[in-house]
Amino acid sequence: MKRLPDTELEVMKALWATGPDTPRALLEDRLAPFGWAANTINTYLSRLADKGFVAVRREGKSNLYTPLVDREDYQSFDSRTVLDRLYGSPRNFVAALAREGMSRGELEELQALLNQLNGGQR
Amino acid sequence: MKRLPDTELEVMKALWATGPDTPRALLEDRLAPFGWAANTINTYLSRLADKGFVAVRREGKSNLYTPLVDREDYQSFDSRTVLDRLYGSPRNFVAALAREGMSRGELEELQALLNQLNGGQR
DNA sequence: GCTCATCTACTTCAAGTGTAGTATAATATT
DNA sequence: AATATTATACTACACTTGAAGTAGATGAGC
Repeated sequence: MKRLPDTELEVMKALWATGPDTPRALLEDRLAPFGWAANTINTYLSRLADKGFVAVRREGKSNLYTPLVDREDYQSFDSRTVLDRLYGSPRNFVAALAREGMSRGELEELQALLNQLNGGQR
Repeated sequence: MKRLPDTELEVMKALWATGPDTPRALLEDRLAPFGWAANTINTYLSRLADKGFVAVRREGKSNLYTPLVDREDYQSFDSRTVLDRLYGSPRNFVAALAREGMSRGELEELQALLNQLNGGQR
């Protein structure tokens, strides 16, 4: 797997949220805040297709794009990449976050997850 | 602050490890494994200087580069960026890591950190 | 002081990214 | 059917990144 550039990742996030969808619907429903031209979305979708992240199918008048990589799988891959690039360990990553400031809610969520992960394994 | 590309980050990591240093020493001591030409390191250092990540000073025959951004500060910034880009919360990031597999040691380190963070705050 | 080895500053160049324009094909409208 | 709209495929173009080459300055050795 390969890390995606920011813009392509935004398009993937939109697709993960909606499921298979057309460029126009994506633009109007999820990507409007970026203010991109319609053609811009198309370019990103083509690049994602070239990279094997989405499949294209003709659906009547327009193209329908389907994600081929799960969000979870991409996140798992990406999270390890992040550690290798700069942090070395999950601990160091979370320590960096903590320095920047984690909200009480974030801390509790994380604590709960950790308890679950530890519980399940022992 | 701005995210650095991979190669420039590798040079920063070397500089963080050694402290102020010359291109040649960096190449020989820390960056040898990359197999870069001497000039390549120089290019990356110049770019880091342009971006304000390092300061340059003439030290006799060669340049001495000093990191201007701490490793900790960069990590804090970067870790938040990572969450915003794809995960939304620390919990989701760690969950992604867990799916990919965390070693027992990583889990324990993280658990210990979490206990400490929670303990200190209540 | 002249020559040789270094080093740096500047240039180069291909691939990747951000962003869209143009031309053309397909569809809908009158 | 002629025209207007829409979508797509292809092209464009500036900027960034990965990687290094060249030319000229600077210091080291004889």
